[in-house]
Amino acid sequence: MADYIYANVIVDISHEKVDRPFQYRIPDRLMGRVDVGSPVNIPFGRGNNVRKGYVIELTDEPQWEVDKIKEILDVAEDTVSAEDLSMKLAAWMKRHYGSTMNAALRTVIPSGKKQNRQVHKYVSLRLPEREATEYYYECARKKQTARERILKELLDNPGDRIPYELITSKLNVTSATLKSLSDKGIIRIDSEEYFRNPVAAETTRYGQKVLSDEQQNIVDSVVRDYDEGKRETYLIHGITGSGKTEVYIALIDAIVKKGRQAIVLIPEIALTYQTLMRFYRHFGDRVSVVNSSMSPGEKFDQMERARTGDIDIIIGPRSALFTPFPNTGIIIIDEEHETTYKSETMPKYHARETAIELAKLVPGGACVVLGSATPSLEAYYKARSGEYKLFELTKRLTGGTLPTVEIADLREELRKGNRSIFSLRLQELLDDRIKKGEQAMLFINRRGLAGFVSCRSCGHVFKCPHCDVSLSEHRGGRLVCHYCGYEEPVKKICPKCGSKFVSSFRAGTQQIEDEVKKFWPNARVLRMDADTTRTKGSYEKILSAFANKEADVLVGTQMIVKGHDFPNVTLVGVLAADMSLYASDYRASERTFQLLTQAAGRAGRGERAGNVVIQSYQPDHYSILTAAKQDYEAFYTEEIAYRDILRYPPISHMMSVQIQSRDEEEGMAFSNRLRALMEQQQIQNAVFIGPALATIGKINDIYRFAVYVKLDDYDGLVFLKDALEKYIKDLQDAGKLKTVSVQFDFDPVNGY
DNA sequence: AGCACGCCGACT
DNA sequence: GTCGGCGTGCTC
Repeated sequence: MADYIYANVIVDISHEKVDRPFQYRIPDRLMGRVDVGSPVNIPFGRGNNVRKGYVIELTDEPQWEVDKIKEILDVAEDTVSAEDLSMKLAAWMKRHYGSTMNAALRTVIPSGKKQNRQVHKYVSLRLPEREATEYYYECARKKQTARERILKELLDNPGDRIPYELITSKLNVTSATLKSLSDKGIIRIDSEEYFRNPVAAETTRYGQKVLSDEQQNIVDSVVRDYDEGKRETYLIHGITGSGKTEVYIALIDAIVKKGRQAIVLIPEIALTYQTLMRFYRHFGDRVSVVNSSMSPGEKFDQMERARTGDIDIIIGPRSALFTPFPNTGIIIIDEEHETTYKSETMPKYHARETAIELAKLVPGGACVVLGSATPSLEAYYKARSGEYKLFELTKRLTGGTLPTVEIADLREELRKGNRSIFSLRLQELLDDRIKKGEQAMLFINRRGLAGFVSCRSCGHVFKCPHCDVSLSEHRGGRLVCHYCGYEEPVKKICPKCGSKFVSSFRAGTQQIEDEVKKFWPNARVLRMDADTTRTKGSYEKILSAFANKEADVLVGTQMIVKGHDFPNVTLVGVLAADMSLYASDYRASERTFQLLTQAAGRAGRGERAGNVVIQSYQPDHYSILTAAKQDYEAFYTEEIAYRDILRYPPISHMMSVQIQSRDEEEGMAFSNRLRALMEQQQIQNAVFIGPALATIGKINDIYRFAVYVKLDDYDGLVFLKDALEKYIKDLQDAGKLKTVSVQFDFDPVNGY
């Protein structure tokens, strides 16, 4: 740390008026001991009262009349408050991922106005069980599916009260239905206050499920480590249906009983009603959920409940990591491999690494538990090397037989003269299932280049004039850009060569839906993709409709394969497995393997055995072969060897410097300057790539460039980042950098 | 937020 | 003449 003269300090974050930096001088005796994120004691106000503040920036430039700048009294090292923790974490994120302290603070400190605390409502059964059961059958007979769903849920959990929002969101029931049921005296809707009285609170705690030997072993080991004062990171590699959630619950139970709190991270999309209900049933109103559809005020409310000790467990997406618990004891990251754990905005942090850092910072330390059926290369590599402790769950507890997986070679199909998007084998199986009244899922891997429109004569591809991505064809004869929403009508004639052979690449979900209807006119098809799930709640609606057997075939993109159980599905078709292999980044194989494994795992969850057909143009690719065999180990061995040869993470580290500019030439010139500056730093073994136009070279008329640096030593990359940041900051201070902006992405997981 | 400053009415 | 009410504005 360089010896700066001044420190910008925020005094108190709770009040708007003082929620801005104040500048203080760093006295000689504290030189080098004051860092970004440090808590410091400062004289403040007319009376020079001693207050605690946090350093958010170090500088040599006075931004105030020099003789009015006071001195920092000392560094408040001994204090440990929740706020200290957030500041330290923010400072770590700033340093580790490259962002401004402001941006880091904004991610770490839950913001939002405290709103008039809305009462939490709960739904419970009013009628005796026998009468309710009768009514349930009546609803089922009358095809009143919404009522049927509620009644089933209430009957399945006798004596339980279910949070109102859980019913409306995850069970997809409107408030009108609930109102009507309540008016009829069938259910009771209570507000939180009612249940605040201690009598009712008794009803929630439920007995613990008996764990299998494998599960119990994990719980015992982790709790033993904890009791011995060891705080470790664990990876649970468990196939789908092996009961990871029960392990999480048992672990949380043990840690919470020791007076500490638990954070559970889930990829939003996999947060099913069933999973949530398991947590509610076990922990009652000591658990709370945050999700992206909540308003900032609602989220803030949950953060307050955590701060005040109202709850012990929070479940939510990566931002739930910043829940201000007084003393977090365990952090669980489910589906650890999911890319949503990596932030796409500054600071581009990864929840896994940040969780581990947080666990270190928490007073007394916390343990971190990662879980996945297809662990990320990062996590498995560290588990293998002993940095994490590895546990395997190998047995399916939910019953169900593993599906039969077949690969259909699309090149071979073409040779046989089959020009349809379904291979002969898939056609045969689909036909069978539709006749038998069993359900099928058709999954199209849309990452990459599906849906674009081109001229088959000259090869011209229709692109967005603002974003440099290909336009996709939508029903209604329009070409749409998925980045900026630009639209234009479909052209019948190629603007380049005048040919009439303009057509879309027939592999979108809509085409599949049309194709299924052409083959089986009577089949009921549901489609799920970015278009059909645009409105709030439509995602849940489609899934529950399919679960209720309102359709025979579900067609969709990756979103249909994440963590949902459909016991009646006995066939899964992956239409173009290799689509994501064409994506131009080093994680393409990993992503393909994960998607295929998940997709295959959807078949045969019930009593009947299932079939999976994976269609591919590259049936020999190891991602596809190992996914078909559901052999993670084999995939890992191949993939890690590839990463090793090319020095990609997790073997090495990579930093992507992302440059954006309105002016193409200026952007390129600046990118070149940044590369030159990094090379001047003389870091041994650093490998530089680029600058080059990014994968998406232009979005909204802003040109995007990237320079990549590969280096074994992460700190070396941070050093380079710091050098660039300093250079950029100096230019900005001099007012010389107005049209170019730079971001950093360490060990990127999302393409740029 | 917290605190000083200040301008006004009530009080020994 | 002085004490204390709270309204206003500033804090590096």
